[in-house]
Amino acid sequence: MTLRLTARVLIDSPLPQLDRLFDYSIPQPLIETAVPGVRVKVPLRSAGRVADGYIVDVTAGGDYAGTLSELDSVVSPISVLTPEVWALARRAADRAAGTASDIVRLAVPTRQVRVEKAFVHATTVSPVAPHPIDFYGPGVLESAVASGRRLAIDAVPYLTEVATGVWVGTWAVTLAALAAVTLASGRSAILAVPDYRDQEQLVAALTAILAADRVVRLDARQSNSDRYRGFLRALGDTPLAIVGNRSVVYAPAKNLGLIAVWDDGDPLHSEPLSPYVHTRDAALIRQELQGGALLFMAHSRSTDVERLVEVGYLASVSPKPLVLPKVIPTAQQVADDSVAARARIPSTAWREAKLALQSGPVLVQVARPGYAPRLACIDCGFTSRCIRCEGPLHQNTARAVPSCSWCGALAVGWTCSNCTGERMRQIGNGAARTADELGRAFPGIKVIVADGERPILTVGAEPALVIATIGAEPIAAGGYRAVLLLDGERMLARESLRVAEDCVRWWSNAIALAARGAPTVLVGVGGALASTMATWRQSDYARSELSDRRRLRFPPAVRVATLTGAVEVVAAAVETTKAEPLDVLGPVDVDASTVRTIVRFDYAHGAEIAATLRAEVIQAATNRRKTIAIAGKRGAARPTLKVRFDDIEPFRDV
DNA sequence: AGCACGCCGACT
DNA sequence: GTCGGCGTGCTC
Repeated sequence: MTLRLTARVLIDSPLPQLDRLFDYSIPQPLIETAVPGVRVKVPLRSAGRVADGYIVDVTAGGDYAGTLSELDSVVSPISVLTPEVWALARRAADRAAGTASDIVRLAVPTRQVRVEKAFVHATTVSPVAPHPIDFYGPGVLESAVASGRRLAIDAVPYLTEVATGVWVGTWAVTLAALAAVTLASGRSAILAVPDYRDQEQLVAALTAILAADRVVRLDARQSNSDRYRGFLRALGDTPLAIVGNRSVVYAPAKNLGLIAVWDDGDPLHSEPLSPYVHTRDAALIRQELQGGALLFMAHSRSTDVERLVEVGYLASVSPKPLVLPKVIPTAQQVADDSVAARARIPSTAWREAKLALQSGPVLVQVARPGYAPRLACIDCGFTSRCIRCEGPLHQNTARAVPSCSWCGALAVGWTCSNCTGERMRQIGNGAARTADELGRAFPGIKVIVADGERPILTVGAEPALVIATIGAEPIAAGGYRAVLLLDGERMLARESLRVAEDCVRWWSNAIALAARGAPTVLVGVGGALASTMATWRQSDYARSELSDRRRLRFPPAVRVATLTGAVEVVAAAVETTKAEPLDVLGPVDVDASTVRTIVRFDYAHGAEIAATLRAEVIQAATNRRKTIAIAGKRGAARPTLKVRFDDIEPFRDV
């Protein structure tokens, strides 16, 4: 018997030059267990050196001319890398000029032997009753999911109380009901949300509709064992609703009927690890490969989704009839009441808040946490900076010693770097200062502060002033009786390509926490943004924003790739890439030995440019010769070329 | 990344 | 005559 089977193995390594399949012969004792998807250990380059990897295919022949090494061992009999996820990882990595194993590392949690041994797949599962979906016309979303359509859905902007008595955004109920429809048809649903607050709402909505054995969480915050247990459940045959943050798009669902992404404009959907694949892009690829329905749902439309709508890839769906929150834009005006004036609240907002506080909680959204986000010298007015690192100073509470926003050092013995002043003045209002001032303006009312450091998920229905920073707004039982968006002007003053888009998203998400019919006062914002909010037409705004970006050739109207590395490595990569039509921006210096160049091109050329750049990355990683000459005698630095696609960070200052 | 292969200076 | 230095290249 000389029937030798060959295992094609993906090596678990971030090295671009190892990002291809290696063939190994399967020794007789491993014939049974060496199947596609299992983790294996393989010899690499020399005996004794073993690498981890995954079998992605088992074939009779093989195209490798040399003699094959044998698999060292099969780590676990479970096929953790499914064919669907492997295909997705390959495609996503190729599109981003990255390595597939970097994606697989996000997709497959580390093995937990104890969890694996203790794990048994459920033999019986709870039935799923489809849940009716309101607001979008009878059967509209249900049939879209059943027929595997791709949609951009405007969410319903208020809260709903689910059967368990928990208040959640209506969006969560809609998504949960769509998951139930999918599960009832015998397929799984993947639901990706940006943060844990969203995840809590969605899980609450899901568990109110589905039995607990039909819902799985899969996210980075879980302990390794919890994550691996959830992963093994997702790997089973039972149709499940799989909920998590960005990496959940890589969950091992075999029979996938739905991928839904909530609030794709939230930057938390952008993967910070190489190859930096956005949830939205991973979802798009996966749906293309594996079928099923694809939904992007949000209160405000991202320019990225708007582009997909305009090219006809996604169909736009809104609630029917339209649900319009009551939004009142007001210019920044001095209030007639002096206490309110000190609390920098316009009279309209003051009146609405006062009235609303008679019946329930009022949300006040502010831009910055802490007390004073900035300090300045009393004598010369210069911004106060850290005496150690020149970082800006801020103050967390009214009486706190100012500290550095960069290095954290307390500003003890501070003197002004411009004059010789020794005293500082507080500039601007953080959440804590706003809370102080509003507390004085509304005596007797309970004041609650919610920010990144003191997260509060929910508040009750009783009157209270809830001061929250962006994205940290608690959910109020029954919804807020009024919402004040205080720092609009300051939020818009940030320098970023997406400021306006972000502001619309921040405001929309806060407005959606109001009770039905409760007023929102948007302070200090006028023009197109104010009317967008007042008319609740975020998709119109996204359309005009996208058309501006198209005119300027900014993302997402075009794609960009950021190339970072040594001057000549970057220059060589740009030169090769010029075979495709593109504009070159830069290079600019990042530090003494590193430059950054941005290339800008149309979507149609993305695949070729990614392939070219990937070859350049491998070239740079393999050619050690050049840089050692550059680095001199020490010769430690490697000539790496870093490539990142569709990063808008460099467009911050436009 | 690692690790072996390969072509030039000081050593029993 | 070799031992070993690190530059160079490859990994089934």
